[in-house]
Amino acid sequence: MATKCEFCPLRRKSLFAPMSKEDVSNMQRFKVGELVVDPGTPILLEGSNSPQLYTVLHGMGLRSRLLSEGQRQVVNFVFPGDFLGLQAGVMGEMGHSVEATTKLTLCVFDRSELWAFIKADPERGFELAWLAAVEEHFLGEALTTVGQRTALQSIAWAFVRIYLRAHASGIASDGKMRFPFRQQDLADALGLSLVHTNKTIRTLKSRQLVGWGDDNIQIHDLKALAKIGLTTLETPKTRPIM
Amino acid sequence: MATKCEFCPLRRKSLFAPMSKEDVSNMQRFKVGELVVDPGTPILLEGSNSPQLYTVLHGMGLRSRLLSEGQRQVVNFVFPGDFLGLQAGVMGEMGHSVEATTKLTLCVFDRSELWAFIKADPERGFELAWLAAVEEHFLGEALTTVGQRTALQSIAWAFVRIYLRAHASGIASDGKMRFPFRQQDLADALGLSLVHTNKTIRTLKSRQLVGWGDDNIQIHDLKALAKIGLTTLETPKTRPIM
DNA sequence: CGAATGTTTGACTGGAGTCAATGAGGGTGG
DNA sequence: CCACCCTCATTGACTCCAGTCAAACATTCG
Repeated sequence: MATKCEFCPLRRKSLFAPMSKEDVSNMQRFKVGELVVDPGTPILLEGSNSPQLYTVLHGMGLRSRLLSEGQRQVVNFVFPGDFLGLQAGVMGEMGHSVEATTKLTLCVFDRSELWAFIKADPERGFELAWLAAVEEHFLGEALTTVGQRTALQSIAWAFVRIYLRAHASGIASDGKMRFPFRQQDLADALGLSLVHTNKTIRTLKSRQLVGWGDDNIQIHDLKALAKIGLTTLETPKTRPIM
Repeated sequence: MATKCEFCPLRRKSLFAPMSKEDVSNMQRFKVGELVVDPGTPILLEGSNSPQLYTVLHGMGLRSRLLSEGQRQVVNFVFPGDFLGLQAGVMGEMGHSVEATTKLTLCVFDRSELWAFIKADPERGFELAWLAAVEEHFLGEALTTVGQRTALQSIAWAFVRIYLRAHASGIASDGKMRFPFRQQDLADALGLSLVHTNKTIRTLKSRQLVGWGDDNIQIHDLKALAKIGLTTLETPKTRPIM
């Protein structure tokens, strides 16, 4: 039973820009169905050109790139509200792969309809650019982290960013959130080795700043983490949702 | 004497997507003037919301972010054809600063006209998203470099990417191009120290793969560099130009 | 000529990687 | 019900790539 855009539970969250009634009905026409995939399923492949685009309704995943020697770079964590396939939609080719980490529920759109969709409502073209810019903004910050922060700073930064993002999406409160990833995933996101990542997380745990286990994160002292991570507590900026 | 979009010398280069006559005249209406700035001039500031957007007609620059402890991450090198201020234009805030490295000639647009511009021609909204996606794509690759490649691989990767980009813009040939940056800039782009960057460049020079001095790069063996850098020789994908 | 900027070297240090082994659950097939 | 396996977290010992420090060069410029 597909969710109607009109009743989309995500759209109301503070993280997302409000949509007019017309936008919503336009969106609804563009939506061709809903897809549920199991954990571990690949959704989009680096270098490919998917015929479909997705918005994450529920669940979490990973965006990643592979290097010829087998190393993996996690480019971002996928949260509800994320739009998948934009690069393929506009450039014709994905720069990274996307896979499901939990069970994922996705709204499905046809890439071939994208152009008609935008023509019908030019504002959506603008918002597509907005979405891409949000991702670009994040990647610049991530690049700065991997390039300039120490391991301790990087991990503290990651906890802060992840928590604030989840909180703004309405899937975290009281410092508690679901985080169904492995230490290896965080290590690959920050360009650190698994062992060093583990020891660094341990340090933060022993200082009573965070807890992480059983797929859940518990932030005990967000402010202290932000200080260590050389970052701020500012809420993620509002973004459109497709 | 402002360049007419109709006669824009950049637009014809293979790197850029063709534009219809109508697109060009639309573009021309959007363009409010031309700006020439001296080397070292800041163009856009991280965190700010510029009232103007720019397309680089001529010259080179840097996109960078600063960390509270004084470290700098160079997010990308700015080449002719690059669009500056997109993040401010759609999200309302720049994620990085942009500064001129050489004398820069910029086409100037009013941010306040951006919306009217897109409404008049929805395809340009799509292309704005395309531009942002190109940048997102690059940043994912850069993140992978900084996170996963060794110093030698990173620097080889950078030379390959930079040369191919310049070549596709028509500002490089026979392995030779202008590159008016300091080793510190490359070090900050790759998350390496100046000293280590210097020694690593030295290694590549001694292997006769590349030359760099007097603001010029000479690629002697692109293929070998690509192999070391774990990357391919594929030409940058076509992108729109604003 | 002295000051400034950028490149190059050498010596030393240290943060993070690698290797390897042990724990700690969670399944599952006999 | 339990032995065995598999995945992931945790530790300790050791190594090494890259960072830091410091000084020498090379150019340019006022």
